[in-house]
Amino acid sequence: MLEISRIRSEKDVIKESLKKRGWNKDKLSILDKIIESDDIRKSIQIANDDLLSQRNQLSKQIGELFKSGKTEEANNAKKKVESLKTDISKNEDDMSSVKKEIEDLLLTVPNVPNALVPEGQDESDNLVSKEWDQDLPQLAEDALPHWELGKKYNILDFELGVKITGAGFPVFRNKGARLQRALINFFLDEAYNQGYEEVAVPLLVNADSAKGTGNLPDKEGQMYHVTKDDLYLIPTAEVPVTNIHRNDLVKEDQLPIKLTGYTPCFRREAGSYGADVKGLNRVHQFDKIEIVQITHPDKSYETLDTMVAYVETLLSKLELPYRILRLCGGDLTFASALTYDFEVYSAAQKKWLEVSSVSNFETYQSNRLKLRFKDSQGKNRLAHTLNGSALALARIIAALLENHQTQDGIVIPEALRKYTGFEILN
RNA sequence: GGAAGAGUGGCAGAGCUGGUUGAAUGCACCGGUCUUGAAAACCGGCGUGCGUUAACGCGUACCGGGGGUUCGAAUCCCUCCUCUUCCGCCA
Repeated sequence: MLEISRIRSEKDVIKESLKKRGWNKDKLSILDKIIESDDIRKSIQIANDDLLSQRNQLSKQIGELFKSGKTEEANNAKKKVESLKTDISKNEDDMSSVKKEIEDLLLTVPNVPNALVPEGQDESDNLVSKEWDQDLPQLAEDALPHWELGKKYNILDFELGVKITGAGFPVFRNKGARLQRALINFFLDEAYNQGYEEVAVPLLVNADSAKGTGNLPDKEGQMYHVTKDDLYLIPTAEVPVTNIHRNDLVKEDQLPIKLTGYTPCFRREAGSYGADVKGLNRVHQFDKIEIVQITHPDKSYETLDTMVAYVETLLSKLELPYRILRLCGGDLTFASALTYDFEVYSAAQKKWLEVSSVSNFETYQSNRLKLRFKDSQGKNRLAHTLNGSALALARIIAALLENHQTQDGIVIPEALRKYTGFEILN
């Protein structure tokens, strides 16, 4: 969430930027309300700290009076404190309710879009920041979509997933399963070679972690919730990986922190049934390799560019046509200040599929996470957090199958062959 | 799952028969003296949030989390979490 100090000092700029998210005057007044409530909070604290100070002093005196045997004076002082206490407890009640109010308001305010974020309502207004400048693959007349290919080569079984679990839980088998494992290893090795520390993290997280990355309360309905133990299945590795450093105060020279992790991701995708759910296009469980960076505030945009460039290299090595979108204000996720989406062209469906999303959250997450660093002046400051998919598997597999299909089978891209152990999938 | 013990500052480790204890001491770290340089030695500094102040500073809260008792709690009580050991179960 946003820092109140920032709302105070940059209110007008923030308001102007939030208009890109479609915030009107009405909604923008939340910012004024936050400052008002925070003013109230401060005045209560000033009054209450004073009362507490009096209480502490009197208590100290009472101890001394008892020691020197002045019982009567001590008892008088006790009565005085007694009356202070009713005021104190009233203040504390007021304080916690106003704090709660501020917190609730802050949670409704999304991150401030970066200057590069285009205006716009929805995905149709996203800006293509890098177009695919070569010809798109032309497939033969009888080319098949990936779900047909999956059947043909016995590598992908949706019905079986339905039997075992339900819709949206596909089963990969034979060379399909090996292709999946190959991709995981390929992506992890690539990230490792870029200096990311590999982590293997829990797939269930507690509510504190989900709050830290902003998945609670905003996206509660999108996560599977294990109510018996009050844990959530992760929708992305971002949640456990970023939370590694929740409540951390790191030294400046430890930055940037670069982490990568492979996990399955679980998403309920509530309310998204429609044309796009066919095959692997939208599933409840898929594998993803995530890259996360924690950086100095001055470096985060530079870092964002390197992460975007890195994801490009992966797609090039997989020989997939892709384009990069800069998300508009209306399509930008809640916590992000700037996001680039990657889409690969799935030739048989003649459709662009989102396979990666790379974002800079600036201090929006770190403020909730209390993830700080000590700067060279010895001051504690919030770090910036970034993350990106590198990459999301199910759709990558869809694109690989469709784009690389030939009469003889699916040709595995050169870079992947040492991982699959086969050059052609048939 | 059952029983017992424990959770204190970056780490180690006192305090825990309630009252100058935000917290001894050691290590680590930073600054200084000394030294040709380094080490050692010595001197000084060394937690976080909030509030207040132009600033020095001051106030307040925090000794696993939450709640309670008390004039006053790291110290007593309740509850939850975690760790260790023993038993049970098990990949």
